[in-house]
Amino acid sequence: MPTENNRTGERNVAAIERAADVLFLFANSDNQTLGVTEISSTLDISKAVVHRILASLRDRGLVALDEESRRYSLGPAVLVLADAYLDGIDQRSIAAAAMRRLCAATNETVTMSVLTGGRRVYVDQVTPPMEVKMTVQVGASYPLHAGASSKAFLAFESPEVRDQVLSGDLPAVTSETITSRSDLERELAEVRTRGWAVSLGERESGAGSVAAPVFDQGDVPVMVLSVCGPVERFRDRVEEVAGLLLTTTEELSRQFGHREPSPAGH
Amino acid sequence: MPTENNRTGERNVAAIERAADVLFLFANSDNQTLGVTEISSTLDISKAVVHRILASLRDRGLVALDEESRRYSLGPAVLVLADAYLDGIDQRSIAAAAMRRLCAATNETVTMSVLTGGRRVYVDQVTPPMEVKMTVQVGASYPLHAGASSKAFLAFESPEVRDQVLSGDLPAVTSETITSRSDLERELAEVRTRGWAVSLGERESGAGSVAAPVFDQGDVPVMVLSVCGPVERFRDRVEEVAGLLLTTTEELSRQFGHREPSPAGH
DNA sequence: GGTGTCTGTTCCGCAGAGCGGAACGCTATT
DNA sequence: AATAGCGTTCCGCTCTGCGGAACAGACACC
Repeated sequence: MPTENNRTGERNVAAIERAADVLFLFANSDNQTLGVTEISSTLDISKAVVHRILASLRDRGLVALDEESRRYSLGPAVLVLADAYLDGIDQRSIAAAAMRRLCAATNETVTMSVLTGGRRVYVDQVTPPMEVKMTVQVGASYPLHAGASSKAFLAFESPEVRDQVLSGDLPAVTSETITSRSDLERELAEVRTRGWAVSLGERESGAGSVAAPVFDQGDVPVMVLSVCGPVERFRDRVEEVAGLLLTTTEELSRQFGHREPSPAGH
Repeated sequence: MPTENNRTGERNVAAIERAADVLFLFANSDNQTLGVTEISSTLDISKAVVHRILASLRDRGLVALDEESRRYSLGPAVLVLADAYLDGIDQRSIAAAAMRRLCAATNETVTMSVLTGGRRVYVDQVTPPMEVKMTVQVGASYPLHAGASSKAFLAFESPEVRDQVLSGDLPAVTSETITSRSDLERELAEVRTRGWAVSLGERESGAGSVAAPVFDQGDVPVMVLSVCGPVERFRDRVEEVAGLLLTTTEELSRQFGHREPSPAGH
């Protein structure tokens, strides 16, 4: 019996999940191009199968083959999907106005993140008209233990997800990253009671950020908003920014059908 | 014997191509969310299979399920792929400086497009610091018969690809779109001899554009650059802009290893 | 509150798609 | 020449995953 490779317990199609894994290998790998053998050994799939997967993905434009070097890379079709995805997030359009207001009020960059595959992905941002400001990369993904947005997610995630992250590696992304499980647990408890998370350089040196979740009917966050910028502009106004942020996220949560205005009480 | 569904003649994995088709259905469909039955009937795949495909894609975050409505949409993981893809186009970084220079010289938006799945996709753009300027959406895809960039591709594509597009539908995207096969053929011949294409509102009303291909060692374009902006700013300076554009694309072609400086002579 | 008609989901047995070890051409390197 | 690496192809056996049909909810309609 082969080891289970799918996360849900559903009756899935192994070939598709393998193909997806190949695609993500391109995204996660340091190299931009990969060879058949490289993929085969990394994912522990036979070379013949990798080759057939790549042929199929190539057929649909999801990967491209450099005929010269016989090496594979992601194909332009992934852009088409991403474009359609961004069009489809109604959260984005609903929150856009609120994000702009929050940006104007704080004079700092406001970002929106969602969760996928155990990581956090930037989905949108609004930047202030300032010379020095923070800009994130939409589509970039980060682990769940470092940075304000990540901590805001983790604090309000289900205990199972939280345990899984906490029991895994907590690599230091910067010198400020919390790498001890117990320290992070204490921090997350604090985030839960006060409703927002703060990071001063935990994910990116020199970057400060305050983040809070937005809920729908359920009790897990659908997205996290953050206000972020150069760390020196944040030190003295964390509380102030957090207040403005919470006003925004609570209003949005209400719009998405959430009940209790503040997730503080037990 | 079932009808062949893959474009290349390779030994492919049907399940993966079906899964890709499902993903693209989300991108091509007008609705942002799709149901199992809808997908099943559109792609002519049994409901059970569609359901399993969606489960697998969902498992990898490529599609998301709204538990409430039981409808599916694209998932955030596609963003991760797109981000990695954009990182990986070395054409992009190589051409970035040249595009910025061209933008400064013309004071108009400069775009980069590549070809995928019989359509053209915007991959990058540089915009001038002007109040009124054109902005395209990176990731948006367009048919190959309308607009300067599309014509620039089509003119220099292989006769097979060209024939396929020309023998298909040529829908009017705007009132200026060339919809007659013979007119378009004549236009493409002209583009081939002079080396660049022009459009005044053929793809988007009010938008003017001049476009030219960049080649590598081969004889099919690897990408097309365009200079585009409000049509009234273009009417009187098409030739001037085309000259600046060609200088840029020919330089880039040389950088990518192309031989003959001008693809005009036979 | 039946009754009909949509959904999405699950079941299960049979069949053929696709897995994978091995063989095959390549191109470099020595 | 020989070796070692690559990507690609071959082919027989196996077990994945196809699909018709049954099932379970959600609505709508008298």
